[in-house]
Amino acid sequence: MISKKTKYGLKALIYLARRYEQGPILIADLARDESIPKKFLENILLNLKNAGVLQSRKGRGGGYALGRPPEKITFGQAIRLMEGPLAPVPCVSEMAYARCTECGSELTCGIRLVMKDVRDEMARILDGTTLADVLVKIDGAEDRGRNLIDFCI
Amino acid sequence: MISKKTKYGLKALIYLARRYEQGPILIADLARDESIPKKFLENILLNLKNAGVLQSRKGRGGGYALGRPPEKITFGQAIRLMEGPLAPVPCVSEMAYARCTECGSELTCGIRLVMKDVRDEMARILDGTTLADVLVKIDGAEDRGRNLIDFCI
DNA sequence: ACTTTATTCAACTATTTCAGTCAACAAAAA
DNA sequence: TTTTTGTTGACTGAAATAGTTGAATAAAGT
Repeated sequence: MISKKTKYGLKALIYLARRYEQGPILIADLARDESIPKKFLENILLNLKNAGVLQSRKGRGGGYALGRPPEKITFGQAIRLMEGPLAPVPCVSEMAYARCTECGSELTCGIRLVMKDVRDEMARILDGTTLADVLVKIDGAEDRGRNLIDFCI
Repeated sequence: MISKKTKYGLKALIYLARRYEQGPILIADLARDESIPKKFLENILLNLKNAGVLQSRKGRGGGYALGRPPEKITFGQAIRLMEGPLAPVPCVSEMAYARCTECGSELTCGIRLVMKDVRDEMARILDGTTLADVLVKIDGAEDRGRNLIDFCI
């Protein structure tokens, strides 16, 4: 399960992607609209900014915005920043490999053999999904929801 | 990342699968061979026994064994028992569904739309891999390792 | 210059989970 | 009945999670 921090962060990124090129967005507005504790959100956005995913401006007219276009930010990047490596075990991580302590022969570890496949599939999906893709998915789901209602009427 | 508890538990299951039909295995032997803290391992095995995955016998000649054949125990089952649901968010879990608190419209949640795919792929792999499958994978990997050495010689 | 509006940053706290230990207890075989 | 072995619940220290508090800093408008 992903942490609340990660979930809040992803919600914020989607929110900012939807309003890309509308100028800076206030933390307060974001926190209110997505019901995220404001002070907690400050920490999260600051992290994402230091990682280069977001940019900010202080003072009147300031706020947060994406650091690059929604097509250039993937779920995989964002999740790794907030949640850590995607891999279920460190010895199959591509971005943050680490040897499993006390795991004799790495090539013949049964857990590793299975978890490698899991990691690769997760990476395929999450690194292949940008914020722009998610906006399209959401719009599609909303349309399907509307059609269902129209059909009922 | 999976917890040590889960990793130890999976190692123990693979160990017991390898020695299936060799009679009960002592916790002490398992702990020694896989370098798992014995007392911690007791907790883990007890959990798996209460869930029906393992069986045990007390007294001399006792020990732990799989509760059913290795072809009938999947990685998915074991991981769910020790680590909890596979799903990254509760609202896409098939075995332990829960509504995301304060997540307005479930059908149009961007996070949910992506995480559904992740969960389904994880479930496909982990529920489709039995302990028997893992033994075969390990043997295959060992053979490949041996051939590599032969080739070098 | 001064105030308002915002982000930034460090530090602090409460709750929960993780990882592991301890010691008493129960059962079965020798 | 004694020894061997598993069973169980309670306990502990460390780390992660989920925040909160309060002050510093920067930019814009007056």
